[in-house]
Amino acid sequence: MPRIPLTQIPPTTRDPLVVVVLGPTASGKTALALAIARHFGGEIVNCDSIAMYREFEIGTAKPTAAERSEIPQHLLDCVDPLADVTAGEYSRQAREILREIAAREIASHDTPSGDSLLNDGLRLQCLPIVSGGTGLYLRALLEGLFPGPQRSEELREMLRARVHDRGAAHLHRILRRLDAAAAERIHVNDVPKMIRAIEVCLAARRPMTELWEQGRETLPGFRILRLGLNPERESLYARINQRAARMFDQGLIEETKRLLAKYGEQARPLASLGYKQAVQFLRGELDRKSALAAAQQAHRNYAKRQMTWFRREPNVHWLAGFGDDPAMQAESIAMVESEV
RNA sequence: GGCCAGGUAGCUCAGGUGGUAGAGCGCAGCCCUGAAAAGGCUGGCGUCGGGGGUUCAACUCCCUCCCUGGCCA
Repeated sequence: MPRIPLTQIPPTTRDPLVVVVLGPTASGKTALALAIARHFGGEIVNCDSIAMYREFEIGTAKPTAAERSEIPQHLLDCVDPLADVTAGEYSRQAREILREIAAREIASHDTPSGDSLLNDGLRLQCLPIVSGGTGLYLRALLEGLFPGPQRSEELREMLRARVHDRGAAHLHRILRRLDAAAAERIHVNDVPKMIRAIEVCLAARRPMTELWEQGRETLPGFRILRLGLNPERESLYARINQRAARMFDQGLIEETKRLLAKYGEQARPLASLGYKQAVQFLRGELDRKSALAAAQQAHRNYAKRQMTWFRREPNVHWLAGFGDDPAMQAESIAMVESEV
């Protein structure tokens, strides 16, 4: 496909559009993103931290092979299971991809429906659709992070050892000395956030909250349409339970066994929803039934945290249903059309 | 039928020389600036199995009934 460098786009052209599909796990984000992509000739940018890992299939509910060959997918299935993804790395890569997609022209025959995204009458814009439930990554992509140092594994190891030997309060005292304002905001028991804050202070040789004052670099050059899925909670929980059960039936345990043998327990995604419980089953800590129940519980708890996070996301057009519901898809397509 | 253990929050269970109870999980609300499918904070919740008795006061002691589990017949 031909690429148009950003510099060649006439200055009169409005900023390109990016559609963001957010919502709790199992609310149908993938189905909705696919429907929009089909209708407008779009490409999907994954915003789900675990779906980025290769070989983790059943437990991540990735789009099917057929769906992947039908609609281009980005930042999906692209990271080695032993690698560590970070919000910053995600943000950089996703921004790059967004620019590439939006700068891409599509021929009208690329859209099966015959509709196309007409941008200012000059060119047909390929529509980027960001879809996923990792709130921090989405914020890192759209609003940016503060300009801070990357993580240091050795330092983290040391700090974790400190917590083990002397308790979390000790770590909090260290943080208070380095950055009192940060210590004020981070609870004594919130070890990962304390570790990050200390790491930043030490690496930058300045208090983290001082670095925050430099602000964030928001995503430039795009108009953003946020579509949020907000199905009724009881139905969502029921669907989560069903989906987790289906994952177990479809071989989540076998997949986990394979991945465990191949990569060992250190592979980070093995600690994620469903995989964690499958590992516990394989170790004999839980029987199959309890492992499934625990996985369902973990998914429900996660969904609730996601809803809290997304509720305060600005300018979201909320849809009261599931993303595979044709009514929600029609409403979304109408929303996108009105924004073009 | 007899003996034993038990019946306390939605669930699993703790507790008390008599002064109307508590933890984990769930549930709900919230936080989040490179591990985020992670991590953390806050909150309501009970006719303490039913009925009777003793007592200023019973969830706690006594009687009785019901239910559950185990053992014995």
